[in-house]
Amino acid sequence: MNYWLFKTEPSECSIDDFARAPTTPIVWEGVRNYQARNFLRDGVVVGDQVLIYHSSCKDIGVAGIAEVVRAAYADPSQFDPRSPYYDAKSSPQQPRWVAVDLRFVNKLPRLITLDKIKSSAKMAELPVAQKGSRLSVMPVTIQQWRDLLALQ
DNA sequence: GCCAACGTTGGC
DNA sequence: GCCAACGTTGGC
Repeated sequence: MNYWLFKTEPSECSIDDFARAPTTPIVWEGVRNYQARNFLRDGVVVGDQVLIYHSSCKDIGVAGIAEVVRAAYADPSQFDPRSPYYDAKSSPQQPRWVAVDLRFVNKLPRLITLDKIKSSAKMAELPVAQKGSRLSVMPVTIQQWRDLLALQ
């Protein structure tokens, strides 16, 4: 089993949206960065645990936990011309982007703020703690996972 | 809203 | 293959 951190803008989809419909699979689509895509495609497997991180918003930080219920498959939004994630250069024969499905596990009682993450020396290697990092899907070691949740 | 940092594109 | 220009991300 692996551990990950996925970024999301809560104005688009937040931990509260997931909590509201806890049995509905969460389609994690729209990843349009090659490094993040490669993690999704080559690393993410069913059963993996995922930290849900809120970015580009007022309250930035880790908001909850989800679990992978479906490994990588062709992201349907890349073929939909009306989608903001549409990619004209992708084809069903040779899909460029992948999606995975998650299920809601829990919402943390309190957000683990980016401030707190940055102030922990143990989190220095976590891309999210580093200035300028734009990686939206990143691996987390078991130790980082434990240390991070211990920051609550 | 600003802007630094980053990833991608395209001309050469 | 280089790199300038550009668009985007994301914290502040």
